[in-house]
Amino acid sequence: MNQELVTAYQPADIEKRWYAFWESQGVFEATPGSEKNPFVIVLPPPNVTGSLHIGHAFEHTLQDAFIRRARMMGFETLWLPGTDHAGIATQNVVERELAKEGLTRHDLGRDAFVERVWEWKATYGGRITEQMRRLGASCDWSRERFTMDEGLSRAVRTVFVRWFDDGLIYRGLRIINWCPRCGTALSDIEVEHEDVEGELVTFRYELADGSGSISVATTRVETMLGDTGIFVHPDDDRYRDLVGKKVRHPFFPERDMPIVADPGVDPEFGTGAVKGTPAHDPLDFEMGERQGLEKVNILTGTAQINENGGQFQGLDRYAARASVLKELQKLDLVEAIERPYIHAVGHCYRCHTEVEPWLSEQWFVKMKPLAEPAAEVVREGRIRMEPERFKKSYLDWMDNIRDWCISRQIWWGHRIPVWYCGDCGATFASLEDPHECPKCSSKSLTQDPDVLDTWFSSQLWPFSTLGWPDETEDLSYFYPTTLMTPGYEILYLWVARMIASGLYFMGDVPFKEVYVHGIVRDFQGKKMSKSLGNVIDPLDMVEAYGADALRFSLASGAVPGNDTNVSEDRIEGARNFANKLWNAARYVLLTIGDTRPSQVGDSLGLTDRWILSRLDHTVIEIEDYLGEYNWAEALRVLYRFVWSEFCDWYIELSKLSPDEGATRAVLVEVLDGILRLLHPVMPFITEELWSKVRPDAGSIMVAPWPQAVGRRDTDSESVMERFQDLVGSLRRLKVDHGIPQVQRIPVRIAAGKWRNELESMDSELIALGRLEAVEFVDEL
RNA sequence: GGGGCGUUAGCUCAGCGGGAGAGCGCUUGCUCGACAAGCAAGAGGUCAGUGGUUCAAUCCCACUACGCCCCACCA
Repeated sequence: MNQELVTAYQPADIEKRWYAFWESQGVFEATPGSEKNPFVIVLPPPNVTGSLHIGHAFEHTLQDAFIRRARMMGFETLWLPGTDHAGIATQNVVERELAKEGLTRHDLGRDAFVERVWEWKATYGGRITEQMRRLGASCDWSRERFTMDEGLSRAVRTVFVRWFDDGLIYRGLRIINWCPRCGTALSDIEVEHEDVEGELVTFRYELADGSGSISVATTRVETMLGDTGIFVHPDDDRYRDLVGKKVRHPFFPERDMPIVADPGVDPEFGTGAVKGTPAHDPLDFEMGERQGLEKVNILTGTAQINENGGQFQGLDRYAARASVLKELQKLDLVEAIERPYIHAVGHCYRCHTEVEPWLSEQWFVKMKPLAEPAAEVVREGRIRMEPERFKKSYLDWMDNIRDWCISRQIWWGHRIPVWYCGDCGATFASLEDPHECPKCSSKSLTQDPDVLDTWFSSQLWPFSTLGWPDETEDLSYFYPTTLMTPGYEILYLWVARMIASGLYFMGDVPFKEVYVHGIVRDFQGKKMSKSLGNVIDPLDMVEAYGADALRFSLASGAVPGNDTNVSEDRIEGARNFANKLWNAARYVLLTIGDTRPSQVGDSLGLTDRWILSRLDHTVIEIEDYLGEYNWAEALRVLYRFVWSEFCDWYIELSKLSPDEGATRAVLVEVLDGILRLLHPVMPFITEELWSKVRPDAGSIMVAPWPQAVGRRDTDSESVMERFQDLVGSLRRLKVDHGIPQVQRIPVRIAAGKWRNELESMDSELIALGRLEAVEFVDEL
């Protein structure tokens, strides 16, 4: 640690050294039951497949900053890290790997495939947490968790069985969102709607009795293969006489296709008559149920026309779309084609394939009874949500919630703990793998083949990671956690469900405050993506500018609820700031001799009182901004204080009296305060400098967070303001009069170098109305 | 179809009832004893438009225009 101070700050070695030191000292580790108050953040677990991208870096910087500040404020601090098994995403990754070997998961079989995923996890799963260390994340790695850990899996099962037994989990035949590429159902919020150019085809069905026809419109004309009726609105006079009649299907003349009236139809849209496809459209399903329509499924799991599609069997959905249209045209049934027709189509959030509404048997969680209390705690403020506006969208969503489809037809994940008895037909959920049917004692049991939605386990994260369902010391001390800092894109997918399940199983909220942040965009405000080539890799930035610089620039963009843009320029600016601090500290250390912080006496000069007052002011302002989670403003204040006040003025003025005790004491006192205020965001450089400023004080990580200590001094502030104003005027005058420009004019004035000249400029000073202030120069 | 956000200096963004700001970029001048990753001096804005509230509006309200986002089973 006794490395020579060099001119430019060199972060690389320092960062590595201090992180290793912190880990070795165990300063990240929390102790339950301590007398301090707990301050807890559970890390939103990144996908185990992930590598650290700039969004993670941003979120982790914020969390680390909150954690580090809390630690300095004297809280028992826990930042609990971990990763998510990310069902579909991880399975996709490993399947892609298999594909390179010319294999599919079916070639391996279920057990071998799952084994293979575990191997993958063992090899690559630690990458992202390794990268977090480079950023300086002060996580308690001794408590690191994975959503498929033994303990967390037990939590998942416990929850499933409880909800199953409480009637909150049920199985049903429903229209769900099916991803034909992933071969699995998706929940509604895993579907991303996007406008696409399609076509709106209007065609007609001839009435069976030959008395006319009825026209319908659709964007997916191939689904007419599954049509089993026509819906019209009961009050629609146009069709009143047709209700009860039948139409003839052009490809399946034997099919029974009644025209029925249902209030679900919007008479304003299209022709006001809807082709009824109960197996491939949610609304049609619902109306079909009411009207007793037959359900004809025409698609395979890979979105090809199945045996119900007659002559079209074997075509994929898009080929079938064209082919059916062509055949209808041949039959002269097509009345209009609107093309392009822009409409929203759902896409898989994992692979971006168009999702198909598909009829299948799935497991669901009944959300209404869970959502109501979860809405209540936010509505009444037991969970504070910042910025406030997210509260509204959260509540709207919760008030209109629909059931959650939790079964996935993949292999990687928590297997659904439900068994079917081959003898008595019983269906039951079980905590332990059963040996026999609890009803008839039959041994002929089959487990449900599906696994649970990955979010089913992540919703339990705030308590499953602390040991639940066991009553651990961690759980009772650290739950509820303190702060959750999600991006707004994950509010429904994750935050809402954590609140619901936390209330249900823990009887308390999972966290007390939610600070919603935006997403990171590039310097032009565009979303970062590989295809745009605008991705900034945080590790490259750490390499080039240091972790502190990256952290500072990210945190400076953290305006609550707003998206934040990063650019290399900004990071470079932050690096320059680190360097500025480094050099200022270098000057201070060279100047102060043996003087150390906390030696400020009573006999202080104007400038001493001024900078101490400004420091106090800065502390107060920062505290105010952080109270509203506003790191951006807090850091702006600090940046200004360090650069424009401490460096530009106080250090320069200190050169008048570098040998005075008061000067030395104040220099190091202010530096000490700056280091502590900056530590949450720039942990490395501050620790390094701290070790020089206070070699005997231990790590800055546990140094006390600065408090305002009543040094506000408005007199000195107003005098200095006028003085700064005066010096500015003098400098301008010198430029205007062609007098050679000088820097640090206060120093020279005091040194007498410019005194005569300045005095000869009285007339100009009078003209400027600044003359009175010259006295302050003399004072110095 | 609902809901939300934004429009401030060339660029990216803070600010938000009485002074229009920062970083980067630009111009000019500086090897002075912490720092050229620096210092100093500058140029550059009818704070999107219109109307209203107010003694006072970039800031509050309404409408308009243009962007963006979220939610949504209009076939």
